[in-house]
Formats: sequence, C-alpha cells, structure tokens
Amino acid sequence: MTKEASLKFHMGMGMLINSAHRAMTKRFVQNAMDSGSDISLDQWMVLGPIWQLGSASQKELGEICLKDKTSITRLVDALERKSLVVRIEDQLDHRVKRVVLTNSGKQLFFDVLPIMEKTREEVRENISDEDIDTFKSVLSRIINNLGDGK
Amino acid sequence: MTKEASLKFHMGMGMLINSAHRAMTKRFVQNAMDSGSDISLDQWMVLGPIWQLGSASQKELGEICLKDKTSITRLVDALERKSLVVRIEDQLDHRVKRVVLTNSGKQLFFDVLPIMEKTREEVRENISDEDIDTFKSVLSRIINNLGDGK
DNA sequence: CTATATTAGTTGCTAATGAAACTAATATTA
DNA sequence: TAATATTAGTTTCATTAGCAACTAATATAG
Repeated sequence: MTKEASLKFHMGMGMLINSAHRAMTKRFVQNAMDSGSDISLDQWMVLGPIWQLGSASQKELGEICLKDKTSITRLVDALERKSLVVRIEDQLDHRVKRVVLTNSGKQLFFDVLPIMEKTREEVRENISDEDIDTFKSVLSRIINNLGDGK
Repeated sequence: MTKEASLKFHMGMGMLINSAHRAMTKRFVQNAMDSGSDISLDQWMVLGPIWQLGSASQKELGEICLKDKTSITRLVDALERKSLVVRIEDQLDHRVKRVVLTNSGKQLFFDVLPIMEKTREEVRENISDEDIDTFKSVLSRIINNLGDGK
C-alpha cells in the first residue's frame, strides 16, 4: 500500500462519520442548553419513544433506539435521576420494567421538540433532500451489512 | 407535532449515524482481534498518519484525525503503553512532542492494513461508488455546517 | 412437577470523550 | 529585555459506552 492510499483511507468514512456524529451531538446539546434544557442527545432519543408509546419496556427502547440493554439501563437511570421518567414493574411479567414520563418529563419533551427541529435544520443546511435520502439509505445499508452493532 | 412525526424524527439521521458508526467500529475491532491484533479503531486512526508522515506532533495528529488534544494525549498514552509508539521531544520547539512508531508499531501497522481493507469491503457491500461519494460529501457538508465538533 | 434454558435488567470493569484548569515553552510587544 | 500572550501538551473531573458476569423471573423439556 502506498502512502497516498493510506492517506485516502485515513480521510475515509470512519473518521468522517465519527466527526459528523460528534458535531451533531454537540450542537444539539448546546442548543438545548442555550434554551435552558439540560439533556443529552441519547437521553432525548430515549424520551421520544416513551412519549409516543405512552410507556415502553427497556427492551423495546433498546430495539427502537438501536442500543444495547446496558446503555438503556444507564440512560433510564440518568433520566430517573433527573425525575423525567419513572420505572414501573410490569404486573404481568415481573422481569419487565415499563418506563413512563413524569410530568416534568412531558414538559421537557415539549420544550426540546423545537430545539430538535432547529438543530435538524442547521445540520441539513445546503444539503438537498435527495442527498439526505441517499445518505440515510447508505447508513441503513451499512447497518444492514454489519448487523446493527448493538 | 404528531406522534407519527415524532417517530419519523426518532428514526432519523442521528440514530442511524450513531448506529452505523458503532457497527463499523465494532466490526473493525472484531476483525483485528480475530487476526490477533489488539487495537481500537481510534488508536488505528492515529497510527496511520504517524506511519505516513514518519513522525507527527500531537497537534498535527489532532488536525488529521479531527480530534481534540485531550483525546490525542490519551490515545498516544494508550499506544505508548502498548509500546507501539514513543514520544520524542522536538529539538527545535521543546513544547512539541513528536510521535514515532516503534518496530512493533510498524509491525502492527502492516498486520492491520489488510484487516482495514477487509472491513472496508464489508462495510461497502451492496453500495455503489457513486452513493459512497454522495455519502461522504454529505458528511463533509454536515461537518462544515456545524464546525468539526472537536 | 422439576431441572434446564431463556429473558429482562443490573453491575463492575475498561476505554473514550469533553470542558476547564494547569504547566512549561515560545512569541509578541512595549 | 521584561512583561504579557499564545501554544503544546497534560491532568482532573464528570459523563458515556460496551462487554461480560451476574440476579431474578419466566418459559420449556423431560
């Protein structure tokens, strides 16, 4: 392998994905903070499905968020510490814990929705819908090629 | 915002990027491990430019790898612990530390190169070069829109 | 019905990240 | 040249992630 080919690799996809992801996360957290909400992107991504579904088991959250159960445990821990959600033991299957939003969880959800939209627009500036579609389709195919990485 | 719109968001880019990145990282580390090399993707991404350049200051590594200086310090720490690199104080500017590969660093570099190539092929399966180009261009534009997130 | 397997979730360990405060060396400028 | 600012890198503290080993509860097989 030539040094040039190596350079090409190093400027490759992995690094770009890493960097883009970091930048998006940082911007979202910053925007939320600027408008007075203290929440990480991962915490937000868990909150949404709970709101949608009314309640969700941790397993369900893992499937929806493409995260492993350990990560979900800890995200729910963090959300519970902030009093945004509570765990409720499932009455039918005592292994299962259903996670539900508290009132302040619902409040925060609605506060942060417009922040999310704002961040999304900042991310997509100068990028056509068509390119975004291709982009998402490539991501899905990568995940498909490799398994979801959970 | 409707629940459907929310779902759309939650299946959005952020999560896909996150998941794809995690899957790629995991596959690379797994492939390396399977062939007997113990190295993380981030460590590898630092190693490459050092090999290319012969030696590199930590600042240079940060610029090339799009990582902040703290991360570089710690990655170089890890590589030094594994005896893959050494830090050498720059003779002209004593603030600067130049990082160079040891012999086992070079050895590992050449051992892992084909693993990288293999992983890259696995990632790109069923994805046309054209889509990859669009994909990378979207990533670059996102990074550009937001700053590099370092 | 009892032994075994599976499932949901948690915990301990290790690695990576980011911000801010810090040290030592070099550059600037008055 | 002396005082100040900037730069390269490190350290500290807090957060986050993944893997593997673990617990408790349910489901399955004999």
